[in-house]
Amino acid sequence: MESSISQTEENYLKAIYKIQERASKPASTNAIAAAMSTSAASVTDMIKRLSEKDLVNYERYRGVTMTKDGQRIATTLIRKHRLWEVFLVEKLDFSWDEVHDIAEQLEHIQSAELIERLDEYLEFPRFDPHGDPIPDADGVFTHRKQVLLGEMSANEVGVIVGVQDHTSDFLQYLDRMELTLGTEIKLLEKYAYDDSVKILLSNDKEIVISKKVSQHLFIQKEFLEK
Amino acid sequence: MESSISQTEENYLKAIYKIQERASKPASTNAIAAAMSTSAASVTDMIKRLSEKDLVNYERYRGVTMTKDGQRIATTLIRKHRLWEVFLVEKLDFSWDEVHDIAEQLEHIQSAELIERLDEYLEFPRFDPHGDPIPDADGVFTHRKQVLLGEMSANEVGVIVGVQDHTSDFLQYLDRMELTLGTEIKLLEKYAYDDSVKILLSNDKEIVISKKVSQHLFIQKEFLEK
DNA sequence: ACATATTTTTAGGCTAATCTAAAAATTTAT
DNA sequence: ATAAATTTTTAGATTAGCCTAAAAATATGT
Ligand SMILES: [Mn+2]
Ligand SMILES: [Mn+2]
Ligand SMILES: [Mn+2]
Ligand SMILES: [Mn+2]
Repeated sequence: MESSISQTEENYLKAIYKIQERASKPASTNAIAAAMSTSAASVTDMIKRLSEKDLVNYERYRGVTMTKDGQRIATTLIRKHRLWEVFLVEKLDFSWDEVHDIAEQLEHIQSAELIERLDEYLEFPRFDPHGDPIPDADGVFTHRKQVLLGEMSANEVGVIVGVQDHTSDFLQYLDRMELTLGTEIKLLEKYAYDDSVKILLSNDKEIVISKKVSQHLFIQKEFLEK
Repeated sequence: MESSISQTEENYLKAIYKIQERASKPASTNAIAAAMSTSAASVTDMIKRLSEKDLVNYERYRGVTMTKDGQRIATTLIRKHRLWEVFLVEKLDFSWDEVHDIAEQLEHIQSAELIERLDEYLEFPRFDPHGDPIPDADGVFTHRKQVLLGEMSANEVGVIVGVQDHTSDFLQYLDRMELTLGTEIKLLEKYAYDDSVKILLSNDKEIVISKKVSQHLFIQKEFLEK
């Protein structure tokens, strides 16, 4: 049995999973094609193959949803991707903007034992270098209460815990601004004119960031107990 | 340029390299087919493609030799394979009989930066867990003076530094006999009847091993200076 | 409601990598 | 030196994954 699954199929499943993650309706052919940078025709082709293997549910013109088996493969892939990213950053000293492409390859290495040992070696990290949760071996994600910086009000404080945009440009911008994960911030003022915001950093510097940036930073609010 | 090379092509190049390594004549179609567990027809096909890309020199019915470019790819692959094996054993605690198949996949990860950082992280190992030399970034192997245990004479002493056979069966046998790399041995007696040999281990145990085993163990002889 | 725009599927083709069977070349043995 | 055995190549198919162009289905706008 086991009808072995190709790297390409794995990548499609991950893409479909991520599309479904936020839109709660079936993933459209076009959405998948965009995510995979391929043609709609190729997607239709692949969907049929995945459907044949019972990894997705497919109805012509109605889009696809994932089966339990398909979801399992997708979350395992995400788990592997994010654990490898932690390895690259923590052990090999790569910076957070350099690891995605390498992890994109490493996630396809086939060995359950390998990934469990890697997890242990990394001391069971719950989040990757971008603040994204690492699912456990059963595919369960740690849920964390977080808001976009853009959604906070004046005088609220919190810690940067994640990014919404994974491009090198954005991550390098954050490095230069010292807005890395773990940084404590206080929102000082919101400017209605262009929705930019002024924030206070723990080193007492005050900086203004654009609306665009504020909508790509996840903050965990800090409360009194702390 | 760069005409990107597939994993399959990489595996062929490595196989051809290893065949050429010991036979100093061109690698035959059949030898390659055996190494790759594929048909001779498929090999002819692939050879033509590799020849087209100037990675091998090919003449119909005359076998193949490797070009500089092909050799470079092969030694880089061997370098990556062996470094990953060191990682798996040293960092993730795999045993030496479990790492080959995983390294067989990891060797295809594309990132020069990754492999140089891995090398550094592992503190520039010169040999892999099986005692095989790890070529440097320029494809140069460390040469070590070694002989097969079967070729030693009575009363000679030495250290086990490598294995000729990489099967799990053999490696597990060595573990059970405490004949792991680094073990000091003294050859006590050779039995002409079946070419088995009696050796003395550093823990003062004396064991007899078969001709087959003695022909698969590399020993670095120890001399007076030590 | 019906014309237009958009999305999705189908049709037909391409390449890489594989296979089996048959033909051709080379090597070995008498 | 010729026949027999072996090796290698060619021929013809297959499958996964991709493409473009055309057709079909669905969604949108007035
Ligand atoms: Mn991938
Ligand atoms: Mn990440
Ligand atoms: Mn390989
Ligand atoms: Mn090895």
